[in-house]
Amino acid sequence: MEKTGLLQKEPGAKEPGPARTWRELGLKLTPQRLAILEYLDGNTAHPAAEEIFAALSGRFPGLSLATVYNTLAILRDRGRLLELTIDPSKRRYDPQVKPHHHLICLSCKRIADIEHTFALEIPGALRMGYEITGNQIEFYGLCPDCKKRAKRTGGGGHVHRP
Amino acid sequence: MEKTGLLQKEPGAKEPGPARTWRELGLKLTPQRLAILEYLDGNTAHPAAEEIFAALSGRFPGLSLATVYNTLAILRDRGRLLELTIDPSKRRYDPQVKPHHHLICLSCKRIADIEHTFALEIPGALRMGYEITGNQIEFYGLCPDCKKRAKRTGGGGHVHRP
DNA sequence: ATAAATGCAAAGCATTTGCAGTAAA
DNA sequence: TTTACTGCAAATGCTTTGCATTTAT
Repeated sequence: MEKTGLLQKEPGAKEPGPARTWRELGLKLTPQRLAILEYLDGNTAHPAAEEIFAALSGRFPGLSLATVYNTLAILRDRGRLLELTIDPSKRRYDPQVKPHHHLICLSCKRIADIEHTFALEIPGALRMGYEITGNQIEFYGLCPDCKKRAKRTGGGGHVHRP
Repeated sequence: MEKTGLLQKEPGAKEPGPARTWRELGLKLTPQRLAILEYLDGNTAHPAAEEIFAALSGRFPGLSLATVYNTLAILRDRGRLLELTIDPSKRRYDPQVKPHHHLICLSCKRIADIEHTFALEIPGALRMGYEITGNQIEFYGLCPDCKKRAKRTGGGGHVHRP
């Protein structure tokens, strides 16, 4: 089932499906790439390259991490995948490319999507002559699980994030 | 001159100034650390470790990058410095720890601060039981300089960011 | 047949760590 | 004097690159 459009045709492609689209770009749709596309499509876990690799290397013995990175870079460059920089130590990928926001649990680092549009207008005096084209909000908080755990253990670690 | 409080006492410290504060924590205020504090205080350029190192290594021949990282980690852990993950390839630091937002030029990557509070309420249906404690907004756009340049060269590169 | 993609290994960076010497306190 | 900090170099971890071989088209 189709969830984020990753397996559908690209905006400019003449025919539907990923195979034709890739072919028209002079790119080849290999089994590895198709597996990555399928793994990512509709995935809301915001996986990093390593996790994608781990999830697929069972089915593809000898799959290379370089191939995963290669495919992710192509998808990202074509705007079919968002590269999240939320995690300072590794890049995470999000197949949901429609503008949306993130809700990050300060304790377990889980990232949830918020599909909602907020009307944000920067006061002119603060806009400094910039032309604003978009925004991306990170909400911080505690997920239900960690809220429960915090109550049980009474308190917890300090985190310096909004 | 004092700008972001980095040279002032910590919330819990009994005496003013950075020296006493560090001493009370069992930490030593070395010339290197003081130089880093002074460089960062009021700095709105969101520098990375390497840039701080480059700026100070003239005055401190033999200054170590490890010392810069060490000091940044201490300040970050004590909540006196924000570690920005906006740039996927290196961490940037912001001495402004009061909640604020960022305005990023998609072309030159310059980061400006937006000191303004936006009232953001996530619709209950989308809140998924999370307890929200804060938010951080990244605005994307073009700075005045790049806007001018784009007009001159007619168009420019594509960037897949909001 | 022809390009492009693959896997592997090596290289590249940013960041961290280990440690003997140095300097705040 | 004591203990933390320093610089250096080595190590780590994520990501990228080079290249000979394989594979989609």
